[in-house]
Amino acid sequence: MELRSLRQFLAVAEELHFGRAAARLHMTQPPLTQAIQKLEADLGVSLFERSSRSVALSPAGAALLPQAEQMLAQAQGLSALVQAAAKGESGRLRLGFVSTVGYGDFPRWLRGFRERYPDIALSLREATLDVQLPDFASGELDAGFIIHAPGACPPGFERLSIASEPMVLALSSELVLAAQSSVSAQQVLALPLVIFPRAIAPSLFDAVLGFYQALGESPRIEQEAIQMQTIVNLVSAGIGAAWVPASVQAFGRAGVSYKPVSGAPPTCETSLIWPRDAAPTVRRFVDHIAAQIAA
Amino acid sequence: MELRSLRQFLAVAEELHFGRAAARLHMTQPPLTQAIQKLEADLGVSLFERSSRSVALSPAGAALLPQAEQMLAQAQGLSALVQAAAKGESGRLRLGFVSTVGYGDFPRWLRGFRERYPDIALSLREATLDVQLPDFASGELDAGFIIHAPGACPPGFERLSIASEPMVLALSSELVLAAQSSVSAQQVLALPLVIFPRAIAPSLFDAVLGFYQALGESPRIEQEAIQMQTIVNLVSAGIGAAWVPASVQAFGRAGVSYKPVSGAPPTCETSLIWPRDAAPTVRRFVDHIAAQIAA
DNA sequence: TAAAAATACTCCATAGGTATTTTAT
DNA sequence: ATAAAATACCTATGGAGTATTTTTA
Repeated sequence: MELRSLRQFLAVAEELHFGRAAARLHMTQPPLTQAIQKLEADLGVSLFERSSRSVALSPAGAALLPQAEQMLAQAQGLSALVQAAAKGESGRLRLGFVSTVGYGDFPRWLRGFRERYPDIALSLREATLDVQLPDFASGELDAGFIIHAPGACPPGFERLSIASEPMVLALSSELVLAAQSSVSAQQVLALPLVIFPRAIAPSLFDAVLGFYQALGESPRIEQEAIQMQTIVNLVSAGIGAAWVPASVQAFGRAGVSYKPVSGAPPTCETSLIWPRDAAPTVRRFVDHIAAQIAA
Repeated sequence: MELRSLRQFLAVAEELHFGRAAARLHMTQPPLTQAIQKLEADLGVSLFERSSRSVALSPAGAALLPQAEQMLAQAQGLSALVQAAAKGESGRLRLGFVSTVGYGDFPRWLRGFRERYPDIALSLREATLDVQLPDFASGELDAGFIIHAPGACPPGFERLSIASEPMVLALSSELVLAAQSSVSAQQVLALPLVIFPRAIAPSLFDAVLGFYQALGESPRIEQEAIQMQTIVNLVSAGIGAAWVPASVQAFGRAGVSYKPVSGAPPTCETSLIWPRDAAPTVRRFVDHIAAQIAA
């Protein structure tokens, strides 16, 4: 069974005349007759009822006609389909993201991307970098938003910086410090910390650690927690203070005050990362996000 | 675009190895490599990312894979599909029928046919013979149930007799005749008639007419009507009496009495008719009905 | 260096062309 | 008598084979 046969069948079925059908196929009548005979033999049925004066579809031919039309149309569309896929205009994109990016412009960017590339199926997964990396390795993830120490980038990945910002101190509103407009480095040293485990985001952890080391001190880690939401809740409960990206202030929380720290507070960077050999859908996404940032 | 190319693509996509794919296709590796190159050129994309050590699907290839699978499966199924159509086990069947057959075994037969041939799409149209004939001529009808004078058959049609029965007289229950168990021919002559127009069913009309002519008389036609239901309603309203097939008694009507007529009352026959060159679905239907009658 | 894909060429199967015959209106 | 499908036979394109080279893990 070849599509050529179906094209020939379709021409004859529509013209109901071997001569005209052959002309339409840019061939002559005898080989067309033979081709149809061969198709009939292949399928084990007669497709036309013919006399020397007329050609009509047989019941089998009538059954084949819509199928042939459909298959030929599908074949026709294949080229456009695969080219769209090659250009990254269709396919799928599996995104990882850390919880904090969910609050900024990210949702709006996603919506814009969906509208511009409706044939790309998006799937989202909230995950920290340490969870994303194995997923990248096993090919289950195409790109991810992460928060990390400035300039860092996992090996084998490319990176697009979304935002770079100082970290601020989140502390319980009940502390006297909360009345000040800012906090000094010395005051920070005295506060017990709620912080994400080093295993989760080593570069960011080290950036915070660096702040203390620059002052010849070590942080007093009271509690470890992973989700930003959890950390803020623990701060609210008075367990300790926490370094958080300045943008986290935007989604406040009753009982928590955010204070800039004077001197040289640690900074962090939000980036989109993707494997160096990523598929074109990923490039489309990166380009789209880059354009959004520029705008 | 030929299915051969898709088969080759599918083999490589599944094996991810040109050598093994070639073996599966019962060919050697070099022409397969060339065939894939040609397919890629046709589609204007690269379908595989290959090195001398590994073959992987490109995004375009990933997009093509499900399409190729679907088209090849469809091509696979074509043979069975058209053979079923050729044997009359799939397709469509457009049936005409006169209202009276709707009351007998006809609905049960139809249900049985539907169950046995679920791939034949049935469509039904209630129509008298004079309406059915042009539909047959224009190819809009495949077979029809009609009531006609015994033995008659339109030219170019084949016929399967369903039932042959005498006609009985339907008359208003208020007439004194209605008290008798039967009516004599002489008594019939006096009654005004409600009858279908000759144009609708000439053979049947003539059969009724023959009853009167055999007695040297003519019927007194009070009113013409087409639908059997209408005729019975008019009888009930006292407009006149009517000759109806004996089977019509089964669906009675308040105010109407059915009486056998002594002597030689007109008879009528219910038949299934179909054009002599009918499609196999029609043969299936005829055979099915014939088997039902025999049972 | 070895496994696998890519090239270079050769061949033949078959799609298609030309000439003619058959058939049915 | 004629239009159109079928048959017979021929040609040549391109799909597949064999031998070899190139590539990279």
